[in-house]
Amino acid sequence: MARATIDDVAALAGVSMKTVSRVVNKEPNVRATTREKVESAIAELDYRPSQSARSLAANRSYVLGLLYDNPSASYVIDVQSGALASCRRLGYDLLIHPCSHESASIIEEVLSLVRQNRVDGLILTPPLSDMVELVHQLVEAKVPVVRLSPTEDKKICPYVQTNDQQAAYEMTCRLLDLGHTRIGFIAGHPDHKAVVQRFLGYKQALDDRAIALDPALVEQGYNSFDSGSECAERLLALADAPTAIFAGNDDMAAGAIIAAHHRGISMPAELSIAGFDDTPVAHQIYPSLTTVRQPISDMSERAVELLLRSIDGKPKGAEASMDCCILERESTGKAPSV
Amino acid sequence: MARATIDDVAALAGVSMKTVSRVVNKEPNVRATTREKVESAIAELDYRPSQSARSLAANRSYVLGLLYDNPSASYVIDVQSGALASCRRLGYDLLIHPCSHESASIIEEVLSLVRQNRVDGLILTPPLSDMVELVHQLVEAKVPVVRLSPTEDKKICPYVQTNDQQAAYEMTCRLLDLGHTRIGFIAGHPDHKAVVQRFLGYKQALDDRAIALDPALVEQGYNSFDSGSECAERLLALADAPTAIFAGNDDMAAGAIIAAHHRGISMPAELSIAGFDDTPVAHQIYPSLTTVRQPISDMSERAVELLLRSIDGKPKGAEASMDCCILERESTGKAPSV
DNA sequence: AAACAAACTGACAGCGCTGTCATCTCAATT
DNA sequence: AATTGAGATGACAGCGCTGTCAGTTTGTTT
Repeated sequence: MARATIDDVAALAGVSMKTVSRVVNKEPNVRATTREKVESAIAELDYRPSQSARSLAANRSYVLGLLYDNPSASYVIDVQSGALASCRRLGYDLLIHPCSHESASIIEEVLSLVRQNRVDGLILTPPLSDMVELVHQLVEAKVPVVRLSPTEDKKICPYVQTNDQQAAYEMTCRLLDLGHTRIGFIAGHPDHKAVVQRFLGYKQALDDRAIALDPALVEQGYNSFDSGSECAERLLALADAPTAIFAGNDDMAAGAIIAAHHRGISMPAELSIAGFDDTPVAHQIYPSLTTVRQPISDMSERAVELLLRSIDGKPKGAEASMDCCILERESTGKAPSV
Repeated sequence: MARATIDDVAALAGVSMKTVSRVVNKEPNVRATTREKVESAIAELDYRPSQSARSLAANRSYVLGLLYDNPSASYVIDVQSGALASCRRLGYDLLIHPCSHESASIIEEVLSLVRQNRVDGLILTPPLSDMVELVHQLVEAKVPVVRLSPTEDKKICPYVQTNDQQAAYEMTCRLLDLGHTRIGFIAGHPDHKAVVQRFLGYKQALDDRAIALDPALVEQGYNSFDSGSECAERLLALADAPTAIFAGNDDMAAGAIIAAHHRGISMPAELSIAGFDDTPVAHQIYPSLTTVRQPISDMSERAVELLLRSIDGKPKGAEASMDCCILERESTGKAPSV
């Protein structure tokens, strides 16, 4: 027995195909009694609309694309789960599309997704969302896009951001309050705008407390565990080593903790370490990591809502800001000499 | 300027629509010169076939579904990346579908995906792949399925597995070779068949070396970091505590390491710990974790190939087995008294 | 050179929906 | 009772492809 089509339902309910379509799509202007007839016919035949047929007829795929190029599994999973939550609620599917932001053909690759009618819109996550050229080309091609990034060009497309700079500022202040004056910073990947903002927060806090930024205390990392470990190595080898290290993300902070372990430094007694992101590793290491939690899945959930609004032609320029919160764990404590 | 359709290409190339379709789908029986004409017309018009139109006409979505219910981000990401690699190569898209294996309506939910023509086939990962009822219903509904699980019913549908039992056996032997005789085991979630097999490997190794299995040394965990930490707590509180702990997965092993840290036990000098999976945390903790690496993304890559073969009506009952390898890191060493 | 098979190509009818627009219904108004 | 118009419904033409099958060309055989 073949699957029921919209015609079967229409015949059984004694209405036209179009009315069934109205009911299925929750369109207005259907009499309540008619709606019920149709609904019971749908139930009786166990009818499910064919996704491909509606896509073709309506000229939209009911699929959103999630683009990312991020080595952190937990970040990606969080983004996915938020986006999926919205998608399910709103009747959309989600196509995940990891890709390399360094690939020369990335713009072509992404446009191709849209040109084939595979997706109705795109969510860009860092660092892709920070690629000006990519965003511009997509906007120009009239592809609905939402960015998960802080932004200056507020008008160009909807976006969702967190106040990374503010959170990093607060974290730095906490370390200062604990008596640390020499606080090392392991900076994240320069292409990743949100991570760069964390450095600005650190700088600003030092500035506000009238502590000169010692360039020797700032190391350039690349978001990875290994880079964090190498940077910490250098910081700890300094004659006048820092008593606290603030890393631009948790992976690098975890690397710093390992480097300290290997030097036999006890934490937090001799050294405090703070991270950013609250990835799972943050509470799986010893000592557990003081860090900043971002509402990643809330952000992507919101991003999908903005994206659908944009697809449905609602006002552009929508935006959303969300707050981070600091999680104090075992890895931070009073400065040694205090 | 609207997007080019297959008719535009046909007109420009001076052939019929159908011939363009043949070229696009790489069907045989097209003369080389014709193919070239068509290809250059495609290039000139920058033509991309509409996914929805081909889905409707061909009655397949060119999308596969990946079902999972696994709290480990790194596992999920690995599975995704392998599956995506195959999908891209073979012209398919991948729909990710996290779901709860404890949900009462899961079968309904999954069947609905297929009934709507959203996916042409499904990849089931543990623990969903171990749900006999679910698998049976899908097979009965003639849904192409591949399981990422060890299996007894070899005939029922294609599957890809690893030799978890063998790897756990070997790991246990290594610990025995290091002089450990009291080896604790933290068992994984009983619903997760592959993890259960690891326990069998442990038992078998003890058996082969004529060491009686002490039930006090076996704790029941649930795959999570916290459960591992609690189990280790109990093992280490034993009057006659083990000198080594083998956990059914890395998260639990990481929990065990933290528990040991909190007791001030030094590893590996006083206690060896081994895990299974080689998740990122394995080399981000201190001491870094001796574990077993599974070719997860290779497995899911292979699974997609088997699935497409099954969709295309090729011989059923296909299977694939892949090997694990042991990674010796800092967390294991000689037994203390040796 | 005729006969035949194999390779190649095209005409056409849908696939199962949605958008458009015309039509119909019926309560509210005059 | 006639008029009106918003609300409710339906007829119909595609959306852009693929499958089927018939027709045409080419190469091979005797």
